[in-house]
Amino acid sequence: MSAVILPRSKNATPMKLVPRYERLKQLAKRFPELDPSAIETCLTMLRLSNELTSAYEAHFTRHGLSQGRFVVLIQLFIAEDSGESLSPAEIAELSQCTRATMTGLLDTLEKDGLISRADHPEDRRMYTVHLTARGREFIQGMLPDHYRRIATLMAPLSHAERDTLRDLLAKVSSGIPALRDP
Amino acid sequence: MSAVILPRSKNATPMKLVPRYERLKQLAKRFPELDPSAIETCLTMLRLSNELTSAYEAHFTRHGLSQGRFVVLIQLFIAEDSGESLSPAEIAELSQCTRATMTGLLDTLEKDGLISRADHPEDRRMYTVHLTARGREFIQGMLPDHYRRIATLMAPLSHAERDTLRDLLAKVSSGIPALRDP
DNA sequence: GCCAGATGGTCAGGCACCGAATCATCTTGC
DNA sequence: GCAAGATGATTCGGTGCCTGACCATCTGGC
Repeated sequence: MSAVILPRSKNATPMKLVPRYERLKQLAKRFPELDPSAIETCLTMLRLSNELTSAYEAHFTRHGLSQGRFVVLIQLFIAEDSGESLSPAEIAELSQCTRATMTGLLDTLEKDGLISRADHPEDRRMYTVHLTARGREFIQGMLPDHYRRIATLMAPLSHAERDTLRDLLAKVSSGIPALRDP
Repeated sequence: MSAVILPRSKNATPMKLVPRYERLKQLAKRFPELDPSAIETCLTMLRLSNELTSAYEAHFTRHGLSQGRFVVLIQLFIAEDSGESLSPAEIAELSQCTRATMTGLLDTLEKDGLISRADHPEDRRMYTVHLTARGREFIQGMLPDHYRRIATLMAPLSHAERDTLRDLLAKVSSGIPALRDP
């Protein structure tokens, strides 16, 4: 279970929101459960979340990919680098999507000639997935631009700030069960 | 243009990713553009982004809503609170979705009896949207749970940490054009 | 006044994902 | 060695959102 991969999320159903602090305080009078600083921070995150996801998608579109397709390619690229081969279920696990979704991704990647499916030597229920020569060239060709853009995206933050950010995000992450739970 | 609203994002196409630091350093030898700390931070954000979006959606599903439908209701709730009324295009603008999407959201909300459409007094191209009594009760009924959950989500962070987090997110936001641009 | 362009709502078509059901194959316990 | 259950891939139907094209209505300059 390695990975250098990407995201998941069903429908980025989202919408942006512009918190209005005085509005929140006004509403807080009627709803004592409302914590203005929590809402403001949460909304800021959701907004960035959507901006980032949509910019990411635009970036991949420029290369003729979607985020999902990119993740599959990079997973294969990394795995083959270590001489491993992957099954659809393994890629789905690494990419955090369902096997049903993976079937669809692989179908279009195969149609585009970027990957191929080969019989699994031991288990006839599965097969293994491989980059074609064209697929390998393709991903190698786009990685420099990809990495350069991410470096630029994060350039406004110092290394110390990046560390702090990851810490804070981890704390938010620890609170997420509160949203789903009961 | 007020707001206390929500997200947007076309396809939450995403997938989670588990950065493997040594893997990154290995790849960095082949791709000098790769900045491991930038990638790690970016992947952490994307992962949280997806977790958060999907937990948010699960939360709304429990109340029989989607994020989009919730945003419409809360916008109407806030607007009517100030005695204003909104047109579909205004709600779309506030919610950061297209007018076409708003048509669909309003259709289902109207079918569920939560909102109603009324002729616009001056412009026959448009109409105004209003919460029904049922719609108002409904949103009031769910807001305490909603606000309580967000407060719990953010509970792991102190107020100072929340301020820091918002600052850092704003810096990331400023780098986003690098993803889309050329 | 009147027509060109702006603006508002809708429709059709598409995309990316999911869950549940299905079918094939493997594995276990006996 | 053989059923019962586990596991893998696929298909089908559904959701939520998008873009682009459409028609209706309003507005401004002449």
